[in-house]
Amino acid sequence: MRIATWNVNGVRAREERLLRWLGAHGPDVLCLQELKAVEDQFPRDRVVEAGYHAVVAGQKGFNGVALLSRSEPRDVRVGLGDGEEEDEQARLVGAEVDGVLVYSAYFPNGQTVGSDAYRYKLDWIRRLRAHLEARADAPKPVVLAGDFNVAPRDSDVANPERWAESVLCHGAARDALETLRQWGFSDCFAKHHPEGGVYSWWDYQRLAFPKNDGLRIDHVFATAPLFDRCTAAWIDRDERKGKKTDKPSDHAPVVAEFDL
DNA sequence: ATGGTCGCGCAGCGA
Repeated sequence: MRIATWNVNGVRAREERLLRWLGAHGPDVLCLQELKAVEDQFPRDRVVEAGYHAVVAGQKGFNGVALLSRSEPRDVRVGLGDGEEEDEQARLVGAEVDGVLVYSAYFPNGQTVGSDAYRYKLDWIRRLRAHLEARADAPKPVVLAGDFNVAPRDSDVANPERWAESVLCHGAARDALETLRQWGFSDCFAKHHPEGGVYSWWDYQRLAFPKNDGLRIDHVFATAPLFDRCTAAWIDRDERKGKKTDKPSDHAPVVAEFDL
């Protein structure tokens, strides 16, 4: 079972690349983030034609997540749904696919350390764990995939000193992610690349991609029985390549393979 | 050169 995640940074701007990537890599599940579109603007017909079901949680202009799957998704859930105040931002969709509860998550960026947005980020991560405690009944396997907007280790950052006080690397964000992880997840990519030095996001500015000045902030987390069956994981760096006219996303897809 | 790049949507914000 191949599960992938990709922040497309605008699904309408990335429609051709999305369809091409589905055809070339044939994932069983593809989690998408930053659709920047409402559900009616999602290219559902072409995705269905490519052989996929699509659960879409859209939002006008910002955020937006989707879960694409070859098998029919069951037990669909949208949003944190934790009984606290409703999160008005479209950042989470989950469903059971082939017996695995898969989530597509777009964690808040947080803008700058100390801002309201940063507090929202930390609280959102805490609430995601609360959601899992309420809605993910163990021992059913769970995969949490998406743009986490956190680089867990310094080795996941090309220039860790420069990014140390950024919202992607700051201690409070890393601590929040670690608390979430301890609910029962392990990092599938890190399992197969413990040394780090591989990235999933590069800024459009300052020639970040040609200089490989990136961070690994997109992740596939899995619970224990599934994690043990994760046989490979990789980042499709080629998808980030291309001239301006080729319109790459600023994120590359992250893929994890499971022996099921 | 006190900027630089995207997407969305049509000014300026979020990333």
